[in-house]
Amino acid sequence: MVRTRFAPSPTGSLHVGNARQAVLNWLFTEKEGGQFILRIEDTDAARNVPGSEQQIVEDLSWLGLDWEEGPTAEGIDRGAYGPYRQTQRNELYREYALRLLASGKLYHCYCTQAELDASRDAAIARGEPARYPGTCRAATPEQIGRWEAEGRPAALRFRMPLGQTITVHDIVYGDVNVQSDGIGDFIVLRSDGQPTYNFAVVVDDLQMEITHVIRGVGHLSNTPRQVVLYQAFEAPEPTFAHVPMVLGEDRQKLSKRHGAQALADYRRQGYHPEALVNYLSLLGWSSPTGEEVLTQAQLVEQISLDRIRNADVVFDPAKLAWLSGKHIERLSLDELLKAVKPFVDRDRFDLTDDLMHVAVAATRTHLTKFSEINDQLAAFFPGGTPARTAAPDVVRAAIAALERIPEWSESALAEAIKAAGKAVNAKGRTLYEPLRMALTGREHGPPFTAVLLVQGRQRVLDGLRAAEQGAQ
RNA sequence: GCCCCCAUCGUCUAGUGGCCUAGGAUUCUGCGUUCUCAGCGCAGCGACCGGGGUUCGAAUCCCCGUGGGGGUACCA
Repeated sequence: MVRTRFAPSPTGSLHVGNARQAVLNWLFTEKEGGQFILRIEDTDAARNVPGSEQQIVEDLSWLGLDWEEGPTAEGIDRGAYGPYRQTQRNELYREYALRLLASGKLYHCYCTQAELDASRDAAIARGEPARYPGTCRAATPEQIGRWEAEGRPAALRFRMPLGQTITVHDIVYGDVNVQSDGIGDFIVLRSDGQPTYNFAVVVDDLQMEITHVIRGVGHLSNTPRQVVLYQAFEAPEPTFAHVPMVLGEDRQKLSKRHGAQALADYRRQGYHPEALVNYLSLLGWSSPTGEEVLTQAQLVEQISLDRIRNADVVFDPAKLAWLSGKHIERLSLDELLKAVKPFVDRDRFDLTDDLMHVAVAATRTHLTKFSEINDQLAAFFPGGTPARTAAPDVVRAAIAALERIPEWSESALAEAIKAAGKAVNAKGRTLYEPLRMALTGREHGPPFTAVLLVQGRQRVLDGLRAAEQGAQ
């Protein structure tokens, strides 16, 4: 059984880089028929932002990613491997650490921060790797006794095997080899009893029986430490797949100045969530068929970890917008209306459902995100230049034709306008432009009959008459 | 400092020694279709980081540079 996890820190809304990892994890798990787990890595109290967990849950739900185990929307854990917040798992870390201590894989370290800093600086000055010199590893019982007597707090350090080549087998990056001597003994449990990240993840992934670890490359450099911990526990390593970093347009790490990076921003702007999933999956991965517009179901079917590239990628908002438009286009009219509804500015556009239907149908290929509906609706109504026309004869003919129109329907309107044009020898541009101008004050807009339909008889005739008079 | 990773059009990518005078997508430009806009169709601009090897042959393999990134914490 494939078991994967997404383990964000609760520092606010998911950003697109994180979200991509969630997407890849979910897609892969779904394909394998496995179980996806949500775990909150909240051990850094200083960075935790209140309400983040709720936010993350909402973000994932919006994307349509669900999880078998982990905190739910109600904040309650679901699953048999909990708790799913690291701060609630301290007992477990302690227990696992004790196991390693007992087998001699760990030792107490009494070094102070100042001593650590000094030896580190000295090592760099000598051109050597900046690793722990092993002071306490080699300490005699007498020294240890002295430190204990001084009341120095002790951390637990991992006894790194010497002279070994540690290999991380990674699906995306291949085998990465590192010399154990370059790493040195690292802390596993701090002197205050808190676990360090590298220890906590291993314990968590082990205890939760995670089979595939899919996460950002940022973690690749630390993975050798984790590999060695798995070996110390005499447990099989999970399969690793590190995914390249997502950068801003300037090739710098995504940050505030890159505009929207929070997933919540895209939701608020009304991007199609499936487009986000689609775009995020395309960042570093490509379908074997070469297709790019893919539904969630198609992605699940086609995803494969070994087609993920290992070079960093730049997030391109333009392509996301294009994809969002593509996904919006494939929505049925009813679905689109429903999706667009919350974004409509009711104060400006108080349309009946029927008229909204007409308006949305006429502008669906214009939408790249749902919030743009208001710009589209605006083109149906007066605005811009004041009503007055340069072609009074056309306007007059239109008035005459529309006054006599049997019913205010699309086909009748189309016919009436054409007939009016014929009467004054106008068609195409010379016919529609003056009329559109008179009614909306714009050169461009939706199909003209849709404008007439949406504005309604009264408003159209009033508008045309005003334009005719303005011209005189 | 030391260790690790990366490098094809602006961007996302195809490409695993000959199929590559490097293909697709996006952006941009032009043309066509349409009352206009959007869309759609067609066309165009646009790339193998540099230098050495290996080979009959290299975007593809090796080495060295260069540039970028990550790690090196009692951060995650």
